[in-house]
Amino acid sequence: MSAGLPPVSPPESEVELLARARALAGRTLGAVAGEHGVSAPPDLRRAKGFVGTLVERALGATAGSRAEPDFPALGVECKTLPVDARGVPCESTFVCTIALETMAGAEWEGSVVQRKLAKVLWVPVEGDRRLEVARRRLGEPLLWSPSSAEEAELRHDWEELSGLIGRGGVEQVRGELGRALQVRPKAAGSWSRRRALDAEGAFFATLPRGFYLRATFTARVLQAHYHLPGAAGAR
DNA sequence: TTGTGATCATCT
DNA sequence: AGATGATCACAA
Repeated sequence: MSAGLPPVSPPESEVELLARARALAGRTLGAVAGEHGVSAPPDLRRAKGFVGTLVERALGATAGSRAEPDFPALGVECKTLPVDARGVPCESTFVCTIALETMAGAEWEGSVVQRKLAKVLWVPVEGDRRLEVARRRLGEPLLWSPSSAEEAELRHDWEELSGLIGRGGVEQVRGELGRALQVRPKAAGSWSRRRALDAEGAFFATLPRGFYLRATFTARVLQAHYHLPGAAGAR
């Protein structure tokens, strides 16, 4: 998605942000894109970030890729979440890249993951790959902060995973680890390399990794806040 | 080149 | 079918 029409000014309050997000609910990506002078791609294979970037633009997020919340003044992170017809997330949610060299001694409080997930604006969007991107509709947004139980869960996983990485065990970390939070590659390709520390404290090059929220975790978040059809009955 | 926006493409 | 590991575009 390039250039486009004049940018939207940042929302001045949570109320305003939520109002803007609610105004998008039910609308198609094609319609929203048109209003901002961009066009929807036929599919997302070569435009994986299209939906997220479009929604941020529509909501007035400060453009660019920076290591701060999408709405710095509000401390809110915006995440689009592809869901199926039942409202169940189709994909995991990327949280942040992992600073492999500095995980040793890091603490949950103040960590990038803790700060990014402290307040999230979830924007569901139809994620059925068979649906033309321009026809996919946006859903009702949810301004969410982790419950104490959710935060405890996230913290538990984060401490296990970051501890392993901090002790030089990044190569031992697989996607299978973690109930809510997991570590997976985050790279342009399998040839990408980032500096990390091994168990002896020596540098070595390894695949860049990122923290992701499992789809099963975000499914529970949505279930707790929306009135969704029971997964058991439908088919 | 790196971080943010994520989804794709296989494998089990 | 669901999850893991791989991958794509863009801005700064």
